[in-house]
Amino acid sequence: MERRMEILRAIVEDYVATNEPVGSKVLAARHGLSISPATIRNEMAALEDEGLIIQPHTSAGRIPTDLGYRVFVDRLSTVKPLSAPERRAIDKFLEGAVDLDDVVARTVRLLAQVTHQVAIVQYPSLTRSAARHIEVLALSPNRLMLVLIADTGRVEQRILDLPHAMDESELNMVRSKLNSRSVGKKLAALPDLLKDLEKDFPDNAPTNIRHIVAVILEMAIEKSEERVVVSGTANLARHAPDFNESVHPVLEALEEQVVLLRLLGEAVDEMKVKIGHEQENKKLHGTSVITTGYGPTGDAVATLGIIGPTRMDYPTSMGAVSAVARYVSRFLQEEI
Amino acid sequence: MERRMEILRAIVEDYVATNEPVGSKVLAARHGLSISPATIRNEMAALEDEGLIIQPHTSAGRIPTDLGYRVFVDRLSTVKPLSAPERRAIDKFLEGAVDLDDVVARTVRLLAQVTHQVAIVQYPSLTRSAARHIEVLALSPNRLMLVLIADTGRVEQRILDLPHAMDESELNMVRSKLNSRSVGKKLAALPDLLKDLEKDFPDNAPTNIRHIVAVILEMAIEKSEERVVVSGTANLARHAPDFNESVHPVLEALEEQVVLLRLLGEAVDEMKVKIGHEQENKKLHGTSVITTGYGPTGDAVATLGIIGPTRMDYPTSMGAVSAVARYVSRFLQEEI
DNA sequence: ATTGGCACTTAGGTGCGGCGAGTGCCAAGC
DNA sequence: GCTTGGCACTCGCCGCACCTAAGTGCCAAT
Repeated sequence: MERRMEILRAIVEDYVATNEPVGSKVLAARHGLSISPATIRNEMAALEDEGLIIQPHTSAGRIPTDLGYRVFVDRLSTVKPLSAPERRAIDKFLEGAVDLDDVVARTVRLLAQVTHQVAIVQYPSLTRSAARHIEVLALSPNRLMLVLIADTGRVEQRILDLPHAMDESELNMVRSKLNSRSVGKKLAALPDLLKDLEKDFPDNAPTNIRHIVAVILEMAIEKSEERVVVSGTANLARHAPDFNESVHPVLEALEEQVVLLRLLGEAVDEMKVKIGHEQENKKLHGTSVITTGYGPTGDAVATLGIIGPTRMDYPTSMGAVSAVARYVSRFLQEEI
Repeated sequence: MERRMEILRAIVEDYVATNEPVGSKVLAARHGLSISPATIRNEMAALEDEGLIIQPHTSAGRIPTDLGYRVFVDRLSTVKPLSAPERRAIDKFLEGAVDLDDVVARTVRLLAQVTHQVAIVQYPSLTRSAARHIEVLALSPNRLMLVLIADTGRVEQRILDLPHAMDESELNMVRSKLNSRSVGKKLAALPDLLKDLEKDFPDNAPTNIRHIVAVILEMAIEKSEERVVVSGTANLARHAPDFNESVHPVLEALEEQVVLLRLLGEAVDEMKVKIGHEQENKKLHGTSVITTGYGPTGDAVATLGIIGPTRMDYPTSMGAVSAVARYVSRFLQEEI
């Protein structure tokens, strides 16, 4: 039984390396297995019965099925660590980043470059962040600009037309009350924290205040778009001879924010691997996704990952995803 | 001579519609040209001598060369206007946008959808904008956050560690002086406007002030990245049977910010068309680019456009690009 | 100048045979 | 009882020959 798993591992590794169905003969030769091709054939037949490998046509070798990759991945005890040059490259890539946009943009390009796959990085989620500051600016007496700054460095802004004009002193009061109630608190708690803010104000102001609070809640919760960036789509091409069937649907899927967000899922710390048909989205049945959470504080405020062909080098890719997540988390903690 | 140009036009239109080399027979039949195939053959031979069309192999019809497309485009007097449903779709697409990020994101998706090509939209350039507000926030006594808001709605922020601690009153003074000098002025003028700001302060502050000014200038000028977003890469696939040669290099090129910015060029009002080999970038020799400027004030603060195969429907695409630029300009003017 | 006719070129499809890779099964061996 | 060598069998793939369809260039006639 253990030997059979060794053979599965060998098949996966060989197939990933060569992109050709692997037969019993080369398997016996290339790997140090001290058994004959005939024995391997018997084991292969068993593996095929179990649904772990399949032969594309009668006169070809075997390739792993999605289930085969799954078993392979589950049996991995360690992911492959990055090489020293790779680690240096990561440092160098991130070190000049000036703000959150920059960090995210660099991270996604970095991840694509290191893994040679398509990289996906989600911005730190607003609802999981805390408020750092809320700024209220008068563009004109009836027009405000609201700026919400989260502790992850993320900044949201909105323009707002007021029903009544507002003078400078009112504005200052609103600003200071907003901040004293919110700063340091989770954005998810804002609805409660700001619920009865208008009570702090004299009778003539509440309409304006209600408008302002509504817009802030909109920014923080309702319309807080979960932003996602993608890079390295060119890598889809690299290993795809058959184009229109395999690459086009994936490109299509990657265009849709909704799909991407579902792909990344809820931000959790552990690394997750979804292989081929394990994914709901039919367009992605030929691909696998590796994701993990990241965040400055240690617990995940967002997710990043890669998507590539099911035939990918899982140990190396998983190592890279995990390493990049660690690096960017640390960087966010120190710098932003 | 005029007839010859008519034939060129017919060849381009037919080839764009069918994606097949067009021969003299179908040309005589399909278009209302009241001349025989033989005559058309003579004219075609002339067009080939002029380098406007070419035959892929001896027994095939003719297809336009880059130069042929160029002549075709230059002879266009009018671009094709959008259909009523298309115009309604644009309105609907843009109307819910809440901030600049949102407008840009929606615009690029809109443009990709309308043209069925790859869309590229540049964020309003900072150096062409004016300052709307500069905010200075204390994160701790030694750590500031600077926020620069441009009149195009664009927001840049930076974290800054101060050499000396700074108290609330100093902070307020810095903020008000920064704003009184900058607001409403072009960001490009900031270096002059803020040059001797430290003179307004008592002797003990200048180091801090110099740091702050330096970071603001960095945001506004030096490191003001020109941001670009891309959408619709899946459309590259749609019409490409030969994949690895034609699509991969384009995807690669689209990954590089530098390439994209060069593609869009300086923001100018007129529409520009670059066809195939007219582009410097070798990876894009199989594609054409249509760009035009846009901006809330009427003069262009940024560029948007599309990139697609040289074999594209130029009149329709040019109409769409121009229309979307007009719509988004108007939207920016009204809303943000 | 235009046109019909005709010989010429070539891409692409089809049918055929041989080759090679790999398998499953069976009988012999440790 | 597991392992192994041998062998017949199955297909996919490649190269070849052949044919057809499409389109051209050129020439002579109008």
